Amino acid sequence: MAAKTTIKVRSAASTACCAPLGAPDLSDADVAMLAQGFAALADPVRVRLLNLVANAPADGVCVCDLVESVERSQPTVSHHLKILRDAGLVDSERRGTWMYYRPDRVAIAALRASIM
Amino acid sequence: MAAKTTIKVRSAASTACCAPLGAPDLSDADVAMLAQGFAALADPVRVRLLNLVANAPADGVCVCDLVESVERSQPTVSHHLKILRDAGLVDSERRGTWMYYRPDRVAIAALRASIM
DNA sequence: CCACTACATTGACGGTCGTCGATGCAGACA
DNA sequence: TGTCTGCATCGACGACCGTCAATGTAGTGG
Repeated sequence: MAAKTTIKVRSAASTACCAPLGAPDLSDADVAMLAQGFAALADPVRVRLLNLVANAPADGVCVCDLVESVERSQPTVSHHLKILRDAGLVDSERRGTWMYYRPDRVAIAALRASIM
Repeated sequence: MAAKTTIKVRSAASTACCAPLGAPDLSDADVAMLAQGFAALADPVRVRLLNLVANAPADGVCVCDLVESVERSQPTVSHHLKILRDAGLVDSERRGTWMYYRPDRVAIAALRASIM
């Protein structure tokens, strides 16, 4: 069965374009999780928010200060903070009347490490 | 000027919620550029594509192989590749009939470094 | 109990995104 | 020149996203 079997993969012109691209080293779940993490940073307001939270004093930042800094309405800032929190990039803690946000440096480092 | 100046920022209840959040260390242009970079990775298909391109042989991957791997139509894959290319994360080069895509490892490293 | 503050949630609106079929275009080969 | 292949672009459609006003909720203090 040597010659003339003419398997003819990729039916194409001179030769194949390249090797068949070995197995994917990331599962679909991994890819989806990474995409969600990056999507959390795909908006200028959220990049700014994470930067402010990451550079804040260790006890956290309250929402009112963030609202002033990013110049968006308070509901909009709350919405963006929720997205960052759902992505695991920040933590929130209630102290009295105020909510304090702090970076989750482990999750942030994990996202950074995922960019191969 | 020591005691009793009672600046009373933030008119509020017991004390102020926190310090006034020093100057932003990222310009608006920086923030916008980072958001665009992350937006390029905010879709599972593009995360998969970049992963495939990054783990490919040094001479690049052709689009036809990528189409098979991500199970999307060829126009859709071209669309996503254009976004990755516009973000500077991949380079493309024509060789004969085929277009070969390769990772831009410098830009990828820069994006990774921006995650503080 | 009531008024006030800080923040979250809801609902709606306009804009952007992901997707695909149809089409265009360039290179390879006869 | 004509035809075929690989890839990009166009046009359209449904879904999602960012934004804000209005409203809800929890904590504080009188």
